[in-house]
Amino acid sequence: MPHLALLIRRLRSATQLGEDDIAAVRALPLQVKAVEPETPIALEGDRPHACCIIVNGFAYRSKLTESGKRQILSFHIPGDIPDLQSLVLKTMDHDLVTISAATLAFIDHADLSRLIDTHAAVARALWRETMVDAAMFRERILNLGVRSASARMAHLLVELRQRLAEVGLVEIDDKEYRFPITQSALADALGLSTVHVNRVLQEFRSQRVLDIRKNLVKLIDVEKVVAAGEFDPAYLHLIDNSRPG
Amino acid sequence: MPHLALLIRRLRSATQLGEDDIAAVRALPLQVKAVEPETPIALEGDRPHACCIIVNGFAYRSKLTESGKRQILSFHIPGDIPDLQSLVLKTMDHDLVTISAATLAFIDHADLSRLIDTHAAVARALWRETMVDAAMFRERILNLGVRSASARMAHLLVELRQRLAEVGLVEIDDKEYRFPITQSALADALGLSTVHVNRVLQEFRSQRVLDIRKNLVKLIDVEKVVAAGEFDPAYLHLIDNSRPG
DNA sequence: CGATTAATTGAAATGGTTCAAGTTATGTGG
DNA sequence: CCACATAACTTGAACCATTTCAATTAATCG
Repeated sequence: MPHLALLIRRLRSATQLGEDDIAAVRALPLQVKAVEPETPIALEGDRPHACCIIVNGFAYRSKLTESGKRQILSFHIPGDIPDLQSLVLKTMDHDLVTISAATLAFIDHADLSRLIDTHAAVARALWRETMVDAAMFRERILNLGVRSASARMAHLLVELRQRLAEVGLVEIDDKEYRFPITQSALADALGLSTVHVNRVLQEFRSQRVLDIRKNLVKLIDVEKVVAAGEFDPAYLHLIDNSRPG
Repeated sequence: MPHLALLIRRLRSATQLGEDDIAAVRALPLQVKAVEPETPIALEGDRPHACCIIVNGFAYRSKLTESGKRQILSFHIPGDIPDLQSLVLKTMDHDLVTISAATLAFIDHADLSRLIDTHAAVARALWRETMVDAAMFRERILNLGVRSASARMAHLLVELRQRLAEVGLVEIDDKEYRFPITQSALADALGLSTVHVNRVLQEFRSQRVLDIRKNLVKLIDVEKVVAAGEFDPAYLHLIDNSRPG
């Protein structure tokens, strides 16, 4: 599979791209790299000269507090460009790190800039990506601000399944998916302690709602998980632009 | 003062805009409207046909939970385009409401689209706005996920002062600023109960760190507030692009 | 001036944390 | 492939930051 296949698929599903746009994206010079788990792609304060597309594997964005606590801001899956912002904002305001072993494709800022300047539709599509990114952050704020520990966990796990489905990495009504997350990472993403994550998880397990075992997330009773997380995919804006403005 | 003065000031401070770009922005047809406090500008599910620039007054973005709880996602000040996303994502995934009486300038999506298509630098500047927006959401996630009630409050209040200073609405080292926020709104923004906001506020007051009274936010001891909120303005990317990429 | 909204208070309850230990996996070098 | 080291997960008990409930007081406004 070509390295940019998932990205292109996502961009096309959301915006109208002409054949020349697609061709220009495909023609981007890539530097492909295989990396270990827990490899920092870019760290807070860095000024990267390239953006990274996740071809294979997973990554997370995180921020550290002065007192050393880590907040995981988002998880990223194949097809994502998690550091697109470095093209425009120059300095990283958070860390980007792989979770699993991963294949990354780097596009030089210069090349990406040129593409954007010459292909307005691509620029628009990438702007849209940034906006969906922001929308997911907003939902995460809602999660942390008003929802209980169990609701947060359920929400996050359904969102991940939804996003994996979007790029075709799970069937849309598959109940389980592979995702290499530890309870401690989950805790840092949900703003909870590992101990509590463990207990919430046990409760879900015993109620036969969901389970996480060895990198395998099982939504045993999808309806219950969706309900527990109050999950409504509207904020992912999956089909938005298919309707006229 | 022209309606777009603050917006243009912000865009220029961050990106290189040519005279023709500025002129094109200034030439945008505006529909200016004065509105009451608590006026919904756009609600979740709406498909607006215009974007709104805050000329005067304040607004907030919020999201409701199924169980009726409100999370305030962000506050907005003059010069902001808080619903820029409606141009690209079409459907609102949250509410946008004025706090105070406000003056709003609406730009039709069609006009804005045309501007973007013809002026790449403006497109880039607006993309940048979206990215800073996302960066502020990330910081809010950090706030809600790892910081204590008092740290959250301090952080939010310093951020607001910083942003007001950025558009020249307060002097950079002014200790106080007008902002019409109730304790209950503050609670919804910070993911706390009103009762607790009240108590945290009293503690700050008695320690002579900060105070909020009648729409006037006083950072009595700015250093202490900054320290309490672990505030580092890097995420606002104020001067980022002045350095070479 | 009465009515509504915002701020304040106290007491009891709780969701989640912390600490400290133990157990189960996972991976690695010999 | 076993033995050991390390990371991940699990458990119990005490604690505490924050919530909830239910009033009361203070502002604001027509």
